[in-house]
Amino acid sequence: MTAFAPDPYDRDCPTRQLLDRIGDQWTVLIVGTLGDGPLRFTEIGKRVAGISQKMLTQTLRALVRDGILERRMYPEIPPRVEYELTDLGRDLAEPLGVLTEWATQHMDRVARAREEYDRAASGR
Amino acid sequence: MTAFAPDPYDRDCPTRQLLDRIGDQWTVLIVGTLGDGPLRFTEIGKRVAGISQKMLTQTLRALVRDGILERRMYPEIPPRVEYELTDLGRDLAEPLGVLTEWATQHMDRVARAREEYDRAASGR
DNA sequence: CTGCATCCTGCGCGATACTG
DNA sequence: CAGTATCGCGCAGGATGCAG
Repeated sequence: MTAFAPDPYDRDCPTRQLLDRIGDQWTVLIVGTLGDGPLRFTEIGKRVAGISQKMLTQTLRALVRDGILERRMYPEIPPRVEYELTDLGRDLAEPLGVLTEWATQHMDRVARAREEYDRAASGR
Repeated sequence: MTAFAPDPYDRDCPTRQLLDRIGDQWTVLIVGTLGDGPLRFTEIGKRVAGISQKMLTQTLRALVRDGILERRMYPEIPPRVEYELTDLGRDLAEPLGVLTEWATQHMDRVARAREEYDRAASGR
């Protein structure tokens, strides 16, 4: 029996769409970071080190568009903008948390598997 | 308190590595497909429609290297090769299943959020 | 501070052709 | 059938500069 969704082969199936979204790693990292609560633009950028300003802007906008994040703008001088998970976003954070937990628990095994594989391959 | 792993900002942290892996959607789709049991190379290609032979080969090799899949070769004429989830792979399939389930349940809300967002944006 | 526009480069990936 | 090898393009994404 199939462990997964109907046909992930249909370009329009939800699974595909979600994968496209979490495909860029930034989505997952940002959602994870915001699990603590709302954060300002710059603050997110500092937490998710390595992300370019362009990708940050881009990813944030996409997430707001998807209803995962809410953007709250305070028309002050200087302007302040905060991003926060919506209910939907918090809901998504949960399965993502399961995944990251899996990662932290098993990635050492993956690392060992890689070493072994590479050693075997080079030895040939 | 942080909902996620230590620092996803470290390029070497397990979370990052996993994300890189599931980043290419093919990984998730292939692991999902193999949840039913072992499959032949060509069979996987047919199930995961849209994947090029190159990406199929590439992804399969990467997954074998990571110890997620096992490659079983039968030296017959014509040659037959089967891929199967390892214990580790089956273990990964579970959290992935949770994610895809989330997708099937909530992607309609995402779709609506997008429409609304686009409508508001274009109306301006 | 929080963006948006532009330019530019690398390389991911598809297409194609060839082997055992 | 199950791959490897090679070429070529498209576009994701980094760097830089400007705006409100």
